[in-house]
Amino acid sequence: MNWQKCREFQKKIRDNLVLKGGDFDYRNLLAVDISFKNNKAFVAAVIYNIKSNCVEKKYTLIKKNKIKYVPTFLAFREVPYILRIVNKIQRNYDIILCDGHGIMHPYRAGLATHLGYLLNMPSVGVAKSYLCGNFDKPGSDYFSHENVYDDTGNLLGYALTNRKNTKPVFVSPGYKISFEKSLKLIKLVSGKYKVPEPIHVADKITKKLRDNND
DNA sequence: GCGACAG
DNA sequence: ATCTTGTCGC
Repeated sequence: MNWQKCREFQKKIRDNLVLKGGDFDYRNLLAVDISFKNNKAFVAAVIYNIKSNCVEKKYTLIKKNKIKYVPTFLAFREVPYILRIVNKIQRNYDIILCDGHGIMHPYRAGLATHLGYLLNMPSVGVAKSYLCGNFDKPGSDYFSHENVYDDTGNLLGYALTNRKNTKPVFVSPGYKISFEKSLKLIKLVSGKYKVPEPIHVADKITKKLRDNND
């Protein structure tokens, strides 16, 4: 991997961000996640109905993996597999939900943003842990949240308590959606675990795939 | 030089 | 992410 070139691409994404849109008549969402083991990538995509909070369809894919994880370059490891599985799926969804940051990234080019940019469609990122930004610790109540800012005071997203007595998750717009709509959407598909229901489902699928493979 | 660093 | 036991809170 040429990380210099990758960084340049992230800067290109940053300079072409679209943080507007996200009309709220969404019907379906696509959640994607990947597990890794023995140089293999176990990929899952879930079509989730936002209105009824139901999983409509599940897709899986297993591919060889040679790409290593390097901090701030997660998208370059995961996007190739996500694109492969996305190309197998009928485009009957309005937005993509990723297990990773959106613009809450040193170059505003986290996984969700990177993917939304390439597919030219709305996306939102939800990460389980911190990457960058300044914020006050949110309260322990369900849906309690605090803004996350960069060093110059620009809003990056939110630290959201999505489950009581648990570390917050980090919500940020990916592409073609506003901050407010991003947060609203995540609350809508919150579910009962730390990560939003669609991601939780996708994660379980990838781990089952992984464990049934060896 | 030092520390931080999604999955 | 993966590896892995006990343990705390609802």
